[in-house]
Amino acid sequence: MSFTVSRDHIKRGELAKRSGCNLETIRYYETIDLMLQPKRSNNGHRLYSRDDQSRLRFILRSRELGFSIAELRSLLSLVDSGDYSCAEIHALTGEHLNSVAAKIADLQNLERTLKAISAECSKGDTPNCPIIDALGSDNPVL
Amino acid sequence: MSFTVSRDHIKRGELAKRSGCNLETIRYYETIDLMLQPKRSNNGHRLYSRDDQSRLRFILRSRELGFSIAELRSLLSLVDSGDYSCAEIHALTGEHLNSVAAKIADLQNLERTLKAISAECSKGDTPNCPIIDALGSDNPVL
DNA sequence: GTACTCTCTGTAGTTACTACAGGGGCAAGA
DNA sequence: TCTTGCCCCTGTAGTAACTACAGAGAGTAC
Repeated sequence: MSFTVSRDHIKRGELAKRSGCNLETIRYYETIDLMLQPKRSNNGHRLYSRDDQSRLRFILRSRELGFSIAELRSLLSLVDSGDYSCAEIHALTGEHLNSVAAKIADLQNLERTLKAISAECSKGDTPNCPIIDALGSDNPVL
Repeated sequence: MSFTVSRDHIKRGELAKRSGCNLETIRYYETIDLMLQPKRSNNGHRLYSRDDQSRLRFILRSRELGFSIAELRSLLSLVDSGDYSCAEIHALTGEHLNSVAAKIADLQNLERTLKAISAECSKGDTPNCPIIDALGSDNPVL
């Protein structure tokens, strides 16, 4: 049919393939208004422009870096408004970095405790297990 | 009414208060068969024995240590069977430790990348932001 | 003509809870 | 005696971020 459309606009399956994003996830991002409503072909199929493709890339990359959908929404609304400063973006990123650091610290604590509990264990054949004892105890030290 | 019951058995609200567990969570653990069906009073109220209380403690402690419900189910079914060896428990704990270590490594990678992206930023007033550029780029290095 | 592939829509399932609506029962106070 | 308040009961829905499936339509290949 129209060649300009087929050159610049791709359908959902193609976008999924190119971006590595799950097919359904693209539609999901649309329903929660992260992705904008794309053009439609005569038969109702979504047609994604190059801008749409960039936007999805931005979303996927941000998700990879652990930004939540809510954080991403803030990021995108700043970018969409066109009225943002580098300092604002830097601040959002900084907040996210703090939460990542906090998660790491939590998990490291957890790892230490698990190792300590595990080290108590003789790994023997007896049903008497210090790990089970530790899990059942009130004592939060072990 | 009966004094022995009220001495050894407590109701859900009291169990929640003592254990620090959310009231509804206790019922949830029952519906997914982590907690056993407790006795009931004449008017249908749940009555938790000391064993029930220990079991909840075990569950909560395991969750605190990051065991998933599925992992916890394995742990509990071993303990419930009465037929487990210390080595089996140790193995389950070891698997869990590995997954925790993997999560930490993932987050540390993520932290490194975020820091690198963030460091590029001048934090200025200009709308030209290297963080946004990095998020929109195909390049997985930054 | 029909088999295949792609797309569409709405809806349900995942994890581990948390919260709410609507109802019952029991005890204390007016 | 009534009512107020509290605890408990049940079933169901909402959370985050997807993922999957059912059922239907449309276009192409053989």
